[in-house]
Amino acid sequence: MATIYEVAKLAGVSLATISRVINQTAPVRESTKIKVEAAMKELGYRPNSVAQSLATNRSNSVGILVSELGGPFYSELISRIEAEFRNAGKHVIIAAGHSHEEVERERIEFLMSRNCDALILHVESVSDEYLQELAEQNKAFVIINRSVAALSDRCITLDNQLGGYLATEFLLRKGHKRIAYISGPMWKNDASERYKGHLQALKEYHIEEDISLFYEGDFQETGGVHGFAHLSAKHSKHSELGFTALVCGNDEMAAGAMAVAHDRGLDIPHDLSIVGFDNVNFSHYTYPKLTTIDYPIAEIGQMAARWVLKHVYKQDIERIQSVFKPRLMLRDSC
Amino acid sequence: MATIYEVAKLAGVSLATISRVINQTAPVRESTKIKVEAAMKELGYRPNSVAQSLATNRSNSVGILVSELGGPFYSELISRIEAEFRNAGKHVIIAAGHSHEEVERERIEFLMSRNCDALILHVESVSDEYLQELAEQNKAFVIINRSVAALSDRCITLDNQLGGYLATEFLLRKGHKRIAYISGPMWKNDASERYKGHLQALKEYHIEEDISLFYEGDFQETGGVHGFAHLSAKHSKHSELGFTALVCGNDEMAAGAMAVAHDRGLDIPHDLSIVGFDNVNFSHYTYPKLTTIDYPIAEIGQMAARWVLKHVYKQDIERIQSVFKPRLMLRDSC
DNA sequence: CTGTTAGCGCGTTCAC
DNA sequence: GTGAACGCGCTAACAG
Repeated sequence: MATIYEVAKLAGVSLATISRVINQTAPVRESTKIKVEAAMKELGYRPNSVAQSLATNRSNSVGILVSELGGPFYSELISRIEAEFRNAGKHVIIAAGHSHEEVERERIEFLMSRNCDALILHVESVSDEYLQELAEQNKAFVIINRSVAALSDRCITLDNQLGGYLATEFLLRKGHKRIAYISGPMWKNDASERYKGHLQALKEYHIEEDISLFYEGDFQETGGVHGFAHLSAKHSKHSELGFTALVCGNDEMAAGAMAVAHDRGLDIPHDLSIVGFDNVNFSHYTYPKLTTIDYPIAEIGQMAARWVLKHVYKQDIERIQSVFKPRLMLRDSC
Repeated sequence: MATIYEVAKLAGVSLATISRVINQTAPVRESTKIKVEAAMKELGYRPNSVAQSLATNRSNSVGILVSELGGPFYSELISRIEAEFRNAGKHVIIAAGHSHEEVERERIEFLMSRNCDALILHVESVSDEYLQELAEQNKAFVIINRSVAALSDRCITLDNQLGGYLATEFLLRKGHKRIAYISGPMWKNDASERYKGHLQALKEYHIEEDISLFYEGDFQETGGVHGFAHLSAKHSKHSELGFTALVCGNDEMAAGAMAVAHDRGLDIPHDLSIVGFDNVNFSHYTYPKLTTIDYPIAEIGQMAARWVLKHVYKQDIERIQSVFKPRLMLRDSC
């Protein structure tokens, strides 16, 4: 790779001038500019962004940390963030924290040591205190899908409790009395918030929480499979299910539960109504098509990107919406 | 962020010594080593990897370029590659080329300017010549899902033609005579290879190609929807379909086609058999569960990562498998 | 408008 | 074992 020196020599100017035509940081006479550009082209010169980054303490790249790189949910998030930055000329460095505290911290430090201008964080295991410390080191970052009270101005979240409420309230309104619930890992904030919404709806309809209708899954397909097996084993009397509806903490688990229900010969929605959460891309491939709570993940990602564009790159961005509202996607599984 | 100078001052040694304990590049007396480590901890010091990278011309990170960041296919690929590098202590920088030549080139240059030690490329639009030039600049990179003759030692591919053959041959063996085909964009190598396999099977069973049974889609769900609409409109006489089986270039299109077929009141597999391609994660959520060709994308990603580990980071890796064989995943849609 | 000169934070000879 | 000095490729004052 040619360096800026070689370009300077070939063009017969100093290296500062080269820098100027690259960055348009000062006026350059048209004729010398042309010479420089010719030289750059001849040598196939590209500025070394590592060196640029070291010199300017800017990298034009923002770090993104999510829990997993796979799965429909995160890939949609990442995809949208990348798109947003791409047409702002910024780049993206992606890492996965695997919902594991040490890994999350290590990843954050990696992204910081990589000189990212800002970070977009979807972290689940790291503590609120840690995030606050990070903020005090005045590192620019936004938090997605988690609200830290002291950092509320940089949190972009979904009202998960409302989502949980919406799902259950809808079923109650349809006349269901016994509603089972398969949640994600309760230590995860979104999982517990969603369940909280479920309880809120029950309470509003004067129905008591029945712990035997609750199963804590893992947000994966298998969680739905095991959850359904567990719940139905506990409740089936004379081959009848002990509940008429099932709310799942996310779509993967709903799909898993649905598959098992199919295998048991249950007719959905006749024998059992199922509601998911997230509205991931495959949720309308299921049969019957899954009724679910829409998680506007793409918009949230976009908003996070705009937060960065506004606060770090000083672009003119109107308003930053920090709390998004979920809504019910009515399909055929109810 | 503390720098190496501050650590040196606090520990009362020179900065060279700090560098030595970090990189274990030369013996350091135990006592001073302890002092240094204490100082590093006290300051919360982390080496600035940008500076390291500039000094060593190594970044310990490898660039990955895929067509899209979203969708089940690429996210699984990325996820596996990241996992493989993670436990080798390497990092990953991801970019999307959007199947667009200019973007792909720009992305490659970005990754190179980012000082990546190696590149893993899934590119569709850039020319073979361009890739060869890249190789001549002796940049380390592997190519996924595309075979460039001159670069065969660094291509890791699936035998797409075999996959296409397998799908159609299976249907022929089951007695189907009229088999429709919805392909991906034919300028994409994998799409045309798969179709080639389809033709090969037909030929083997002495059935002539019927262009009216072919539709060129876009590898997206809508391609399946439109494709099925198109094919059935052209062929339905008296509300009867002109074909008994349908092969799709990938699972997304198969799911789209299946949904339309459902809407038309067709019974799958009774009225129509469908075969997909890729075996993406949602393919067993469809109803009926989709029969498809398994694309071992995770293994391919892993192998690409190992190629890099072996050739660039000089790790002991046994054998690099360069061509993978697809196989039929028999499920319920046939 | 353009050239000179310092750094940016770190790795790496080469002496001691 | 340890320190001083130089260089990685580029930007940013400061002169001119």
